[in-house]
Amino acid sequence: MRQNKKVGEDAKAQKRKQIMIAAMEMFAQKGYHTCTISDITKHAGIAKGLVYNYFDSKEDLMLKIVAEGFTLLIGGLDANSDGIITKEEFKNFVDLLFKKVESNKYYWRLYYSILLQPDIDKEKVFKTIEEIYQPVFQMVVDYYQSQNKENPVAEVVLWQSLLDGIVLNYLYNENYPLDEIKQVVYQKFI
Amino acid sequence: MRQNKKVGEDAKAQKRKQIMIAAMEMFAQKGYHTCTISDITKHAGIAKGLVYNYFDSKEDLMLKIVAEGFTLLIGGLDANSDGIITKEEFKNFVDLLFKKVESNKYYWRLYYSILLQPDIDKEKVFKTIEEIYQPVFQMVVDYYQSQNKENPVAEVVLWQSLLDGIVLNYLYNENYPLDEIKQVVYQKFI
Amino acid sequence: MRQNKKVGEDAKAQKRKQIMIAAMEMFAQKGYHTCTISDITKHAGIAKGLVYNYFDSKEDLMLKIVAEGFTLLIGGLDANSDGIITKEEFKNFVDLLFKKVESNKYYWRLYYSILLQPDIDKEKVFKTIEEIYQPVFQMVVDYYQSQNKENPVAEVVLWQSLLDGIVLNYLYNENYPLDEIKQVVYQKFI
Amino acid sequence: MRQNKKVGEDAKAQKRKQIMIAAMEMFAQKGYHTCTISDITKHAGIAKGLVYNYFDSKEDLMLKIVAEGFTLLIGGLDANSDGIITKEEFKNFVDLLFKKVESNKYYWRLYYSILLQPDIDKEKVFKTIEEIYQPVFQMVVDYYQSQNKENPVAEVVLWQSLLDGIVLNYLYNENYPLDEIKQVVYQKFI
DNA sequence: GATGAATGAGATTTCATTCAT
DNA sequence: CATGAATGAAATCTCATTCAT
Repeated sequence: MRQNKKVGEDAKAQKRKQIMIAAMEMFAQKGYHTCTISDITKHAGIAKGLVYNYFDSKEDLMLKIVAEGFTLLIGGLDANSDGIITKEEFKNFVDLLFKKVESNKYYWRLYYSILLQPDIDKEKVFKTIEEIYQPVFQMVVDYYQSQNKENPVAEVVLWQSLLDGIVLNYLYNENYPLDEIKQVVYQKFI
Repeated sequence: MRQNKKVGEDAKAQKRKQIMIAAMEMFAQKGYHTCTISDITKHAGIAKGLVYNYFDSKEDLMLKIVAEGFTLLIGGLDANSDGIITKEEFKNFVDLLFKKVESNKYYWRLYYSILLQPDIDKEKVFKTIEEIYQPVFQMVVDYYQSQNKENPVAEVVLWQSLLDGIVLNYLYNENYPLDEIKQVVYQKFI
Repeated sequence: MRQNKKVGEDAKAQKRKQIMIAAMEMFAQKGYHTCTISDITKHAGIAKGLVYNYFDSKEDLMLKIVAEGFTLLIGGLDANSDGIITKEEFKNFVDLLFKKVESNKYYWRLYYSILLQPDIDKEKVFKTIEEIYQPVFQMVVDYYQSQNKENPVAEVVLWQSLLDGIVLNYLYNENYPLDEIKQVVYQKFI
Repeated sequence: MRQNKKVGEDAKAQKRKQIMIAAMEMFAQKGYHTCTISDITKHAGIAKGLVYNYFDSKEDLMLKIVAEGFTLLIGGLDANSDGIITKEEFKNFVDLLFKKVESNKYYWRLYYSILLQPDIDKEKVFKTIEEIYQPVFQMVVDYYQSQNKENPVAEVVLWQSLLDGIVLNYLYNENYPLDEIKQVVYQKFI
């Protein structure tokens, strides 16, 4: 019995994930408002009503994708540190960040498009993101402090803005020369 | 008669502008898809149908706001130059850019949200934007070349990404320390 | 002064007719409901509001076209008779009828399409048509009676149905062999 | 499972038919353009949106009613023949035709009103009708030929025009003496 | 009389969500 | 759990009609 329940739960989690992936792809492709529940369920190969066995609403589905995806992608980034981050470690961190972007374009398109959508109640998702992001942010601030920068917080905000700008241009511009830009960033800022 | 016709045309242009401003504000506030024609016309104090005397469709209205706004805001930026841009002139140019963003938040929110919307046929609006933007881009490339930078185009792309990132964070984050960031940008990059 | 008034009235009648002709053509071309007041006024080369200086409404305009057109086209048909109609006169009458159809296709298309439109209050227009049609109908009944037909009314109703059917097929079927059919009608029924 | 699917499909076909019948009645009563989707769904006792689960658009719904109705009503008429049609068989054929008209007034009103509507893309429906009608037409031509008529095609065209005229007058004129007319037709033409 | 900008009721269509099976 | 037919609110857009000029 317990076995069965476990199996059932795994299957449920599996289906949930399947829906989220299909939804993420369709949201990123057509935009949140233009993409319909039908689009998603067709893409996932399931019945329309099934989404509502796993999520409260279209909005809930989308917010959970954004929050859980953020947790997944950014959650592990603060890993290593013994307290002091070296230049080498920071470069690896940035490298990893870029890799996460390059291999999850759909997610990041959705992420940014949602952040820029004025409707949509982002309170809850923001809270999750904030919680995940705070330690990462702090880690970079620490690094800048260890480099004896004058105004480490401002520097990190600037740094984050730069990354946002690069990522956005990369995500929405097919010809964006990401590798070249990465080189310039590395030699200029690291 | 000619007088009358002229007056009528002026009034029409006036009304057209009134609709565009109301639409821009509502689009920026509620997002393109969530904002209804009713929202716009109520905000403008006119009847629902009137929009369609001036624009073909909701989408047409939005694209014209984006295109004409871009022309207005970016169109005049290549002004001055006697061929060689000095550091001083470049700083003024960046200053002006920031000012245009700070005093047209609604417009820029709409602008970025549209660029990141995967639905919406952006072909035409892109063509307009490209035409306007190209000389400005070239001007900055020229400046970088005059500074003997190694890879001026990559540098400008990076520079533009940085600005995009800063502007986006400023537009959607109430507490973004724009002035502080501007200072850091000036001392680091100019 | 009287002169002016007269001229003014003539001009008015002229404009009224101009509107009716434009309307008839557009109604016949696009159908009553699909054809807009704008279509009509553009076709007539006048301002949209002007229609309402001459007619109460779109429906009024259409009904007046149908009624006055019927009067014009059918009104004169009972002309000649000295009481007794000869075979020759009857053939001329039918000939004339066909000619009126062939040279006023637009009108007859409108006429039939309106008769078959279940919405539209046809009461008034029917009264006019009835008044005009009655003597013509009677004339044909008289002719049939003079031919010692058994049931002249039924014969005329049948005859009229036949003409309706021929005209309708001719109006809406480009390849309808009207001339051939006319020959068959003449040799079979007259 | 297969059972269920079958049942579901039967139910779907049933509902589709229910919508078509309701629509036919309302179209015939109010006219295609005046009749709204709301009229139809209220009359059918279903929700407004449901029509669009079964038909692409209001126009699609109407065209399918016309085409499928024609197939149903005229499709079976070429039945019997062993090659030679007797006078008796021909009379039965005409009888049947009249019966089909008398017991499907709604359909035929819709049919004629659509044929006379200049807007509406009739291409597809015409193709269907043509395919169904052609063998019936041919059958009558054959009959006329067997009667050694001089110009059988013209005779059939005339005959068809006569029927159209009779049917139309019957459909739109409450006092049309159909039975009397039928008698005259039989004794005159058969 | 003539104009055409403005109105607003109303039509078609979409789609998130529910729920009986 | 899964299905997909059914719902109905709401959005875009049209157009007859009015009226200030």
